[in-house]
Amino acid sequence: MSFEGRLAGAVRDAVKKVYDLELDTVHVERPNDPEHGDFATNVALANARVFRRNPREVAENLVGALDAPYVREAGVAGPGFVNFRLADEVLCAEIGALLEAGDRYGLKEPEGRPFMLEYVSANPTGPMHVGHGRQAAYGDSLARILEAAGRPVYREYYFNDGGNQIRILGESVAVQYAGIYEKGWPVADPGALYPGEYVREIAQALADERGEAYLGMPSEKALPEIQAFATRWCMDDIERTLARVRVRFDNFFNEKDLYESGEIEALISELEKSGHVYESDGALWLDSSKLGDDKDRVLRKQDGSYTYMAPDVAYHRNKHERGFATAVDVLGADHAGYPPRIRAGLLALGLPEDFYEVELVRLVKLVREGEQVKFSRRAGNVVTLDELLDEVGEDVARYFYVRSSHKSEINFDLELAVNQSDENPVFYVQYAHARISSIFERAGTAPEDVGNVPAGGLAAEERQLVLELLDFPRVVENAGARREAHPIPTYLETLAHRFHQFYTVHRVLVDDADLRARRLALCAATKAVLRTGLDLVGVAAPEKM
RNA sequence: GCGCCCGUAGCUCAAUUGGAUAGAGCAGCGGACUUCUAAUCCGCAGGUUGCAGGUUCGAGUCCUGCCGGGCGCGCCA
Repeated sequence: MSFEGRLAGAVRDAVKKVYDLELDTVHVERPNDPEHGDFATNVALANARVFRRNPREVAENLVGALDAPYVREAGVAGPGFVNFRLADEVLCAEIGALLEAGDRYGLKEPEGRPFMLEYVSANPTGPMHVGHGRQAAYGDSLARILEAAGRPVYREYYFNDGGNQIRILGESVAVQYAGIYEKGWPVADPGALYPGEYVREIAQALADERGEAYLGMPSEKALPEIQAFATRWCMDDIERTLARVRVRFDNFFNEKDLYESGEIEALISELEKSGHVYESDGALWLDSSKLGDDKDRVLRKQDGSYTYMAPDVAYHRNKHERGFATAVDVLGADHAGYPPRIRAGLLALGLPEDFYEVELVRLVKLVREGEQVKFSRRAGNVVTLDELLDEVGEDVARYFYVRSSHKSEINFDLELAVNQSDENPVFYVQYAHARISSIFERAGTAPEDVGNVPAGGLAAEERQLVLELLDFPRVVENAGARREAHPIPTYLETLAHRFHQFYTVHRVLVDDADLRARRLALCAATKAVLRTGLDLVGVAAPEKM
């Protein structure tokens, strides 16, 4: 159990003893200023109204009644904080426990019903761009963090391979394909075609594989096959890029399957039975305005085809039927209008309100030499994720993406990113790891071979390092509870800083056997936590740099 | 116009969800390598946390109103 937890319990006991009161929450935290001790609590202040006494007096009494042998010193400070300092021997023992857990330190065993995390789900109509990269990095890191925090996660990617945009992709490829043979291909709206270079690549791949086969065919027959080919090509391309950035999925779900399995028809008839749909102007509507949405939404258009809402609701219902406790979607902020209508659909079906949740990821603003670049697939000036990876590398990209809160917009200056990649904070963290590897290499032992931690006094830098290490489980747990990834990089940078400070002042490989063993233990512990933390954000922990 | 989100050092971002003197990294200036990796460390400078009120022992954090920015408000996806 964490020291925060243990101290909170001890304080609660003291309150009970002195004032005969049961407090439900006792907040214990690490003060910013190390002078204030290793841990502190504000109970006397926070509950001033309950105690009806001077907070300092309350704090004094609690210190007097405190029963916590691992605390070396407790005192009252400021307006009524209680500060605790732990015994060095206790901290050494704690490092021993950390080493025993090794790479599993701070991680809980997943238990309970899994919940589904859906992320990226970029349409298979072209390569992933830098915005998708952010969703991929956040989604994958979040999945890792949630699992580390003890919540089993099933990761899914939803391929929208059934909509209108696939037809446009097919036509775009068909035109280029015909062009290879210096032929034309009739299309209704040439302005709607996708302009990207990749369309040519797909066309070429199609020509290489099938030759002129589709030129002699009527387009009603050829187009579906070309669409299928192009969609498959894009999916493969996306999956390849995802693998490159170490973003993993348990399943890729195809929208098409919902049509083929009859789930959409089933959904519609069930909604009709629910009494939440009505016909108007020849279309079928959901009365979503009664279910939390701004207005009613069309499910089936006048022409008899479905809006995207129908398969999307069917898909989320499908998730529920597969037995997931919760479905969390990671979406781009430009899809902010989407959750209310999905939720409305699910409510109409009688699903529990808390089944469906959403995390919106802000967009990536692309900046070039100080000026914002407007990019869109239509304009054909998209910067692909692959291009970014080619320039800055996978580690830098992943780290940069999750370093700031997914809720705030980030500016991505490509030139600057390349220029600054040498000074990127990810190297700062990785360097600490590599330095430790180097020490063990010099010492001729491995981190796993570090045995008992000889108890002894700790220097200021060592104390700070130990306290930071022991904070890791709390950071993971909080990040998971809040569904945030960025606290991990923040933590890693602080930890790396503590280590670099320690390293600068103290030599590890000294003659004194106990001191050497204790410092090697600190290094092994730091190495384990750095590696675990880096893995949570999908970044490598190099042995050498 | 309505709804949701965001305004923190010159720049990019944190801040243990209400705690003590708001912190890092870049950029700037000045120091530290005969010793385990200087991709490091130490110091200096940089702020009315968009503005104005309010809540309380205490506010970057919560409430109200402004100002500025983003996104959403299709029988598009």
